[in-house]
Amino acid sequence: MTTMANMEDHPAPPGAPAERAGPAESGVEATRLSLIEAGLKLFGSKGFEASSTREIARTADANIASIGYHFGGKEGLRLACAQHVASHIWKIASAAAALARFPQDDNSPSPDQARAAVLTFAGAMVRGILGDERTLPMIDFVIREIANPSPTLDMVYRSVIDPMHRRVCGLWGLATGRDGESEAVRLAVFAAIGQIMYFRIAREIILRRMDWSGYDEAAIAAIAGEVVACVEASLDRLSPGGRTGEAS
Amino acid sequence: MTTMANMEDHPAPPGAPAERAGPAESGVEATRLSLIEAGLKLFGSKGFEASSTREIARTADANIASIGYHFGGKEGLRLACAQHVASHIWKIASAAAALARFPQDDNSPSPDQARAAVLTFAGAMVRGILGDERTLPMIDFVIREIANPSPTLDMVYRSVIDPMHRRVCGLWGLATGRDGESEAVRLAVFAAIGQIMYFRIAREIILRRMDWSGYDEAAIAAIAGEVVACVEASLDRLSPGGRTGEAS
DNA sequence: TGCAATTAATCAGTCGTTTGATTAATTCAA
DNA sequence: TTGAATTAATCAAACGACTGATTAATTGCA
Repeated sequence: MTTMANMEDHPAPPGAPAERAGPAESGVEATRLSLIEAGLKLFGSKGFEASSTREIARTADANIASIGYHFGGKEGLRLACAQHVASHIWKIASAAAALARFPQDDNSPSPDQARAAVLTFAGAMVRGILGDERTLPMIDFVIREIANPSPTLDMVYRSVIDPMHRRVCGLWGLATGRDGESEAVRLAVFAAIGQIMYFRIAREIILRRMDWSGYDEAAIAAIAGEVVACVEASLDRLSPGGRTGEAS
Repeated sequence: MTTMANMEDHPAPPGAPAERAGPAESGVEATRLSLIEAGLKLFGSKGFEASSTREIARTADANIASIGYHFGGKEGLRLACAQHVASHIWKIASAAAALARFPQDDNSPSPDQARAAVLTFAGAMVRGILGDERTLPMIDFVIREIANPSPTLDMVYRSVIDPMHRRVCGLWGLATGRDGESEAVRLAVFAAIGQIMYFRIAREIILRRMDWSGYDEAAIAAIAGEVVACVEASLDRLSPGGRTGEAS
């Protein structure tokens, strides 16, 4: 948890009541959560500008004015959605990290251990981004935010993207015997992530060309195999005893 | 040219005058082209819904009503932008293909020739998508359209994406000795394209993490090196006996 | 003159936001 | 335990601003 960014230092949106430290399931917060989920769904599928506050309120089964009351406005709801996604994705990533047997902060794993962890994590990422129906609205939301630089993106970057990327880079470095913060490693990690994300972004096109009706288990297995193989090749290339020559 | 989709069979947008076969620089078409370029720029940078017709007209230095007159409306301008992009990207891709010494339709190149063509093409794609300032609005426009399935996307897919993907797959198949339309090859090509596209989509994040101020020549060279190495590894993996080039 | 192109002005509709009223829940002196 | 006072939350309704689209009048070239 040492690399996790502090998520408490983001100011509450104007007009929002003080954060309740007590139970959040009290039913009073139901409207708040419902609006966030509706915003997440609509912002992710149609985009921020294309989603009207009326449709959000209708989807959340709430009154239009509740958006202004709880979040100060549409932009405040956007930020609240980002915060919701940030905390949630971090949990998912932590679970994936645990599944991949990420090294603890204290003991350094062997290169083989690190390599196995990277490969397992890559497969988990594919399934988490493409397969898990519950996280899809969040992934789509983040993808939209990535394309539109905004204060919301800053928050997601600092609280999720940057610490996760650093962590994977560290592991990547251990697996290849290189400095995890070297340019080559940072770039290789982005290239791998890009492969996975694009399968989500260009979903409609890929399904069409692959003649798939959706990302079922077989499709995800095929994609995961492709990605993992590519990661493996990238690890080999950066390792001192790799089989192919260095790139120019 | 046998694989090139016919770009003439797309219906003209309602209200648009018949396509001029003669000179398009005649000054009469200046407004039309100016509107398309303004739409391309705004749709690509802010999104379709976030771009108002008034801002488009102002950017194009034209009257608001000219959008309706020339394209039938905002949606018509969107389609016209897509057509403009389709024809333009096809030219660029053809140039890149020529640069990569794409095989002609009649003679089958050797696996080594095909391999070299794929690698050269990959590098050209990186530079065309990330480096060329003139094509950036078009790339951004296509990326936005890809995220929002629409009739416009259908046109771009059929006229550009599908034929180009098939062509690369064919070459990829020749380089690896596999069927270019096999699932493995089609998937590998999408994975490679995804790497490149993500470097554009997540530009702001990548620049931040890489500590770059922009995609200058050094950055693009680094990205191209990463992508080409990944493509090389993918080709090796799909080839029956590894990299040794035996003729089949 | 004839017609394609452009212009200013206006249309009905939707946008995000705000209002004042109303209900539900909580507080606190008596 | 009462009952009035306060607060939190929701509601229908409306606000001004802006949306895309359309009109009728005007321009300018052939």
